[in-house]
Amino acid sequence: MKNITNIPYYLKSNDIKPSFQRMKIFDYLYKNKNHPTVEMIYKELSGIIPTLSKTTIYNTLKLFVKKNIVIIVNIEDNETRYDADVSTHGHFKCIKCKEIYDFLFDTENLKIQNLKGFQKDKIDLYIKGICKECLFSG
Amino acid sequence: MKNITNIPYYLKSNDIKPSFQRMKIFDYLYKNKNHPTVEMIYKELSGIIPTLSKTTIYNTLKLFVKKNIVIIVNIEDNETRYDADVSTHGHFKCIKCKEIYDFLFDTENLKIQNLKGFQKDKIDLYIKGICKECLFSG
DNA sequence: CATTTTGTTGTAATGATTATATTAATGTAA
DNA sequence: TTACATTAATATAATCATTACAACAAAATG
Ligand SMILES: [Mn+2]
Ligand SMILES: [Mn+2]
Ligand SMILES: [Zn+2]
Ligand SMILES: [Zn+2]
Repeated sequence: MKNITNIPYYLKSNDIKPSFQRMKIFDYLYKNKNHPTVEMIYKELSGIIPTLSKTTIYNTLKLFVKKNIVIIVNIEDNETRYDADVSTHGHFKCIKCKEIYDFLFDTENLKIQNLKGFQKDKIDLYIKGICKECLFSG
Repeated sequence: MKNITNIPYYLKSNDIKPSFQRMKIFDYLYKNKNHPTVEMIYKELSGIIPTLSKTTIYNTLKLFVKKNIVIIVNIEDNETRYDADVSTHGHFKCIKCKEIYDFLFDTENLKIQNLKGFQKDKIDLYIKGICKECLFSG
């Protein structure tokens, strides 16, 4: 994924005013590539910013998604996760250790039938199974 | 998708006791290939079965998913949809008309990197964009 | 038949998300 | 600078989907 050295500048260049909270939330997403939930972000950042509210996290993430600097990872139907890596990539979730792995796939050679003449804007590929670690250990 | 002529038999052969409610819910899913939400099923069937409760629909769908005769379609993060077609296929959602289309794709030639040695059990491919109809009309 | 198991339902609880209203911070025109 | 307007952050309350639980009904068992 893209290397971002200056978060306030990155936000500004995407038409987002870089408030303290917004910078911290983006920083968390960028540093931790763990596809966190709102709850995880809240748990972590409320230690640093005691006044931070979940509403602000929801507002901020909604804004980030609208401005295309964050994507929603919807691999599980009961939890919404977020990802600062907006490049096209897939997500694998291990049903044993619950870890989410990124992977790359070839969109060019993806053979799709029945969608001739359709405009394809966004493609999400989710795979579930058991990761290499868990296959060996368990 | 598979042609099912005898729903009670199909349920029985999948280790599900074919109660009236279960048969009606499966029948709805099988006849309407519209990937309905619980709400849609409830609206439709409560006209036929006035005593039907949403809890029963939730229970029934959870059972169907467990027994692998129904899959969850999770293309939108704020609504869970259900599909009686359990064969491997992808889902396209038109952002204009909101319609969900099925499509086929070639899993064999799907080039995936970074997942060597991972056991892949379930693959979900979601595409969003604008359908052919909406491209022409609008 | 009596007893146990399974299925259905209504109500209440939970938990994630959103709406609303208030307050704080920032920007800008005199 | 002050005064006013805009944007951001917050707390609280509301909503909505889903689940838990308990009561009741149906069916299976023997
Ligand atoms: Mn990712
Ligand atoms: Mn389908
Ligand atoms: Zn694992
Ligand atoms: Zn359309």
